[in-house]
Amino acid sequence: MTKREQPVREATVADVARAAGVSKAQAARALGGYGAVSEQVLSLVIAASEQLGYRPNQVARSMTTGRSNSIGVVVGDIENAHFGLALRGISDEVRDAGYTVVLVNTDEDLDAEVGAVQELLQQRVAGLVVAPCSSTQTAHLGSAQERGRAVVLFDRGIHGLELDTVRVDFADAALQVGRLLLDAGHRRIGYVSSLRTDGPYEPGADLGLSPVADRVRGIEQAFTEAEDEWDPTLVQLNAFSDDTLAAACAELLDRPAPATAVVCSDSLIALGVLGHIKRRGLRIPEDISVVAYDDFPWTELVEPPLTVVAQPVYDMGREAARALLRRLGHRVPAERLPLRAHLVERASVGAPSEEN
Amino acid sequence: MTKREQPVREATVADVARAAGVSKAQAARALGGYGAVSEQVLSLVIAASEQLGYRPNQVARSMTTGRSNSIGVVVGDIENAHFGLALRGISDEVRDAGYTVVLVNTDEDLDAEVGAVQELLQQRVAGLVVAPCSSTQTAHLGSAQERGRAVVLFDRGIHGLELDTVRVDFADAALQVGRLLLDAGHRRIGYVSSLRTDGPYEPGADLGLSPVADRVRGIEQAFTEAEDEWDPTLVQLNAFSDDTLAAACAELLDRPAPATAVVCSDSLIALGVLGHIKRRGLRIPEDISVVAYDDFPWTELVEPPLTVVAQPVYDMGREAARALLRRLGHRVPAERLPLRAHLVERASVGAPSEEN
DNA sequence: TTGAAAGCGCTAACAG
DNA sequence: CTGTTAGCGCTTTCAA
Repeated sequence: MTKREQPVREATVADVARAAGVSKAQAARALGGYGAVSEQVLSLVIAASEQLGYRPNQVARSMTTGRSNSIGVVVGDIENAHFGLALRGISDEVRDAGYTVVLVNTDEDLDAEVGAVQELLQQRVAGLVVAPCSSTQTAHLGSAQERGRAVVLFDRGIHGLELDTVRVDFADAALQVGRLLLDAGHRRIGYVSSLRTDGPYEPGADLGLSPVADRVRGIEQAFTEAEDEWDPTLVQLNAFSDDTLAAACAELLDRPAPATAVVCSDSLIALGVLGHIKRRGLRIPEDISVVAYDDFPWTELVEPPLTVVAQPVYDMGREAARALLRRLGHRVPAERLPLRAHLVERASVGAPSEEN
Repeated sequence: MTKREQPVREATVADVARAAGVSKAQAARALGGYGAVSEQVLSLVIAASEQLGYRPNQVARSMTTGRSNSIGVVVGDIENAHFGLALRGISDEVRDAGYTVVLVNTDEDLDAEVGAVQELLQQRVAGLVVAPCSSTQTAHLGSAQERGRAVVLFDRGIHGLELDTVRVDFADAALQVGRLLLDAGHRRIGYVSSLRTDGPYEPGADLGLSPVADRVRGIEQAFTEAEDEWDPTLVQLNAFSDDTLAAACAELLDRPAPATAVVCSDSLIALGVLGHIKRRGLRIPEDISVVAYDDFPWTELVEPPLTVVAQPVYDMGREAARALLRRLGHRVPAERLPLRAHLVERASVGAPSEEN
């Protein structure tokens, strides 16, 4: 029985060097693949390392280099398939470059986001991909960049901050959504989003560089084209929980002249809205039309199949990762993945009901 | 202009100590909250650290302590809402204990899993939560444990390996599923799972300590109760991709006596199966009955609403995290979260069609 | 191409 | 309660 029951000390560079009969520095160079090493030393070291089962201690490596081989990903809600899929894209893309992903969920809470970035920085992640929950409170992101960590924004951009941003331009798609609905005869079009804002929506309000801004603007533009105006009270933001979403639905439907169509800003919202509609016994599209953003498999399986705006979420994740890798000095394909949104017409849009 | 343009050196313990006029050790103790420090020194140090904006370097800390403040989570497919939700549970639970989550996706590939565990170990994660993709090839998990890292298994257990395992017992629920279908008059019940095996299913095959094993056994048991036998060719495993899933569906439906009911082992499978059924123009439940595992919101919104087996995925994640935290010496509630699966009858099960 | 030696920032003995 | 002193395992000057 040995003196100490410590869990089998791992082999270190020093151990390998000793076993190979070379200096620690040479062993480290051979193992790490940097610096100049002779054939002979190389094979000696390789042999010794295999024999000892040497595995580099990443923490020690990070300690000296000042950065780890992981990147931080900060999102508002992993439960949302949108982020799940994006995460997959990011993860797939950085793996090849040897990075691992540290994930933090913020519940779309700014303080949590600030804390997460802080923590990740203390962990010395090489870079960050963040889907910021605010488009105004962004000091923490700027400072991360200043502290020498690459930062890439996902989905939502930020005015006046020079950060790579990966997002789809929804101007076109949103305009199409607006026209589709308007052409079908709708005038009372509801819009529901989880985007947090300080107050209710007002026409021309600055929604930041968010997809929501694009989408709202597109509908507004369609109204303008039709020489009509969109009632701003039909834009329901801050629907980030079951309760707030329920409130938004009530706001839209329990009014003298209820919305005849509703646009759901993401698939989670859509799920909630559909539930509400079902519980109220409303039929789609006879009683109410629905359009949702994000084309996930289930949207085609509900009855009726949903008309949606598809976006290449997985590729967006990959592109975000590539942007980050570029910043980190890795070689990645120069050409960007085409990130386009497009309307997929199915069967959830119809004419407003007679009685309206 | 300064000599070097290095990105603002971060304040260190030494800096704080100097500013506070105390020794490095004292400053470290005050900052780290360990050891004995006088009130006076404490406030001096706190003041200095705030003044300098000191942030502990987690890497250095990990370097000395031998473990980081992050845990590794290894899953087969984050895209699967099942893991997405579990991840959320894990993440929420460990956050309070000060841990961060390093996520690795393996695509249900054993080599990838082995590599992931290796990498995570090199990163000195404090512990691991893994949903193993094989119930036999598990040397890497055992060795991780031996190397002093806590390992908790998720969903799938492993025979003969003493590892904490968090999983739901499906015996009851599966039996109920079998009875439900048998009572409705079905005899040709298909079962589709992504579980990888070396060959086709054979009665009594060892599916390991996996939920799939429970679920198949439950149906078998129901058959036994009914003094009947389940055709093993109706159990389709290895449906882990679009192609393999399509093949499984074809196998079930393109036979002289096609399955009249199909049980989907998870929500991803269900999505695929539903798509196939729809494409074939089959009606549910008139032409074919469907039962799925995992009760995600969309299952209630399809037409007809799906009869499912619900399982507390989020809580399973939390429980896995708690098990890990216990191993790591943290205080967590002693009582376990109740992890029970239950059948939710909706409208996707009916009698087999006449012609069958 | 090689080796010696100096840290990276922190924690942890060990003395006082 | 406090300070001194070693490292942790790796990378990286700097000379040879």
